[in-house]
Amino acid sequence: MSSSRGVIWDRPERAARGPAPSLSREEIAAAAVTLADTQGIEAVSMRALAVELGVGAASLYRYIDRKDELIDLMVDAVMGDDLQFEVVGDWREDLRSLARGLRAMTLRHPWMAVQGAGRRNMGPNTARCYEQVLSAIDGLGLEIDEMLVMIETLDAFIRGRALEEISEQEAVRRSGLDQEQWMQVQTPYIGRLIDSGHYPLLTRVVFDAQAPHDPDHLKHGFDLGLERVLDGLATMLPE
Amino acid sequence: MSSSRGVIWDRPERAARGPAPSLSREEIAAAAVTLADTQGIEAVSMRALAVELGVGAASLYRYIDRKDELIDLMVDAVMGDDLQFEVVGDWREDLRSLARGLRAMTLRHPWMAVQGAGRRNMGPNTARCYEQVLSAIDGLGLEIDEMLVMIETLDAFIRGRALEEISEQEAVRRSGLDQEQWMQVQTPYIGRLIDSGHYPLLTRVVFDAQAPHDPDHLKHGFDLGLERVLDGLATMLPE
DNA sequence: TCCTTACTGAGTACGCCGTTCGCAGTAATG
DNA sequence: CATTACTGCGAACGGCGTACTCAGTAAGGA
Repeated sequence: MSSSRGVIWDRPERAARGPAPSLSREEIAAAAVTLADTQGIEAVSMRALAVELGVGAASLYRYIDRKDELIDLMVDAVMGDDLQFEVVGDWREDLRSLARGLRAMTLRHPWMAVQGAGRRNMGPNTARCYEQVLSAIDGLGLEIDEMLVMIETLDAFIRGRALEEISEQEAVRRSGLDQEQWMQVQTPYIGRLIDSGHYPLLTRVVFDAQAPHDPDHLKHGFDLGLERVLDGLATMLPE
Repeated sequence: MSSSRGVIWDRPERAARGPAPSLSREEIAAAAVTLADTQGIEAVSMRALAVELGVGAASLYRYIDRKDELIDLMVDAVMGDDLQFEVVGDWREDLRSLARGLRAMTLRHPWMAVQGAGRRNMGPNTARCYEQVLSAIDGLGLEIDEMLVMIETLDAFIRGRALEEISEQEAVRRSGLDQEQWMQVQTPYIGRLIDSGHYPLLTRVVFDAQAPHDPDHLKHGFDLGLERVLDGLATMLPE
């Protein structure tokens, strides 16, 4: 089953014989990323993508074996083009920069939160980023296993946060309602929960919490949590 | 658009008039959860679920407005039936227990990592859990906003870890290959990366890291990271 | 009691989806 | 210049979410 011809990154982009392909992996990935960013990942169908590229749907299978590989291409393209962070030599500053860069990237490409998870199939750009991140915490006296724990922990926080931040706005988008209409649909139910009296702390969240009134509360929550995670990671360093 | 009749939890399960429904939300959710656990979330189609329940596919729309609501039902059912944790009064112990409970739950229901993200549509069981978790860190002298940061940070770590842990095994499952075959497909590419000499730290990960040889390395990585996150959260507490 | 009303179950159909097959056209190889 | 190995892609298959429609049924009000 699944007559795979190996990992896509190991297959040459251009065949030795025959006519030149009219598309490149880069073009395909770029078009798919644009589609996913503007219409949502579920709008990235082979047919829609083919229309966008001005080719027949079946033609795309000359470039990828299955849709999963298209996703791999998209993820790696974004990791190459849209992830910005600085490595200045201070581990904490560098990891903070990485975290903010990853969050910003994920907000620009919400589907990355899910599709970019796991090393699965580490494309060249992803590998380069990984290497760079490791270099940011190299030379601190940590074993490689400890370095992995550090990075995986930070990455889990970032991806988990991004997933939370995005899932609501995605739910709103999919429903076809705007934010306000959506809130109005939710309100009566939340009100009933509160009125039941069984949720005193949830009630405090609804009535007393300041955060929801701050338009930047997601960013602030991220930054606050990030510093706590960095505090925790700091305890791993020797002396 | 989207002629919603409100949140599903606000609609009565049984209508005032007419014949009794032959199914309950509970039955539907349970069947869908079983299907998702055994065949993967993508196998949960209205048709397949209807077959499982012995009804016609269109009949399910008497119980839910759209498939999204089925997912909401599934998530809340699992939150009610499969999440176990203890609250003994020590915040750190309680959050540790919660974290392990959430991880275990997510490993039993891998689709929960993604589908359970965001509060979106907080079902009754989810609300009860949320309340319980808040109670575990109530009375520590924290503002409600600080409590939210704590919980959201911990939850982000747990969900992010779960997503990473699961995404590889899901990729393997979807490919139809077993773990070993899958590794064999990946190996030549990873070898080429290493041989290029451009990835010295990745090379160290492949050759020097002990973790991958430990069958429990995912659990250990989780536990190690969890303690670091808890260390970080501890710095939020007064005095 | 019985008609009205409002529901339930579900067959059918529509327009999507990922993917395969087969075939005509084309460029490099020997 | 024949052979070979590719490219683009129309057509088709099976499966998807879901809207429509209609016969059957149970509770409410007369």
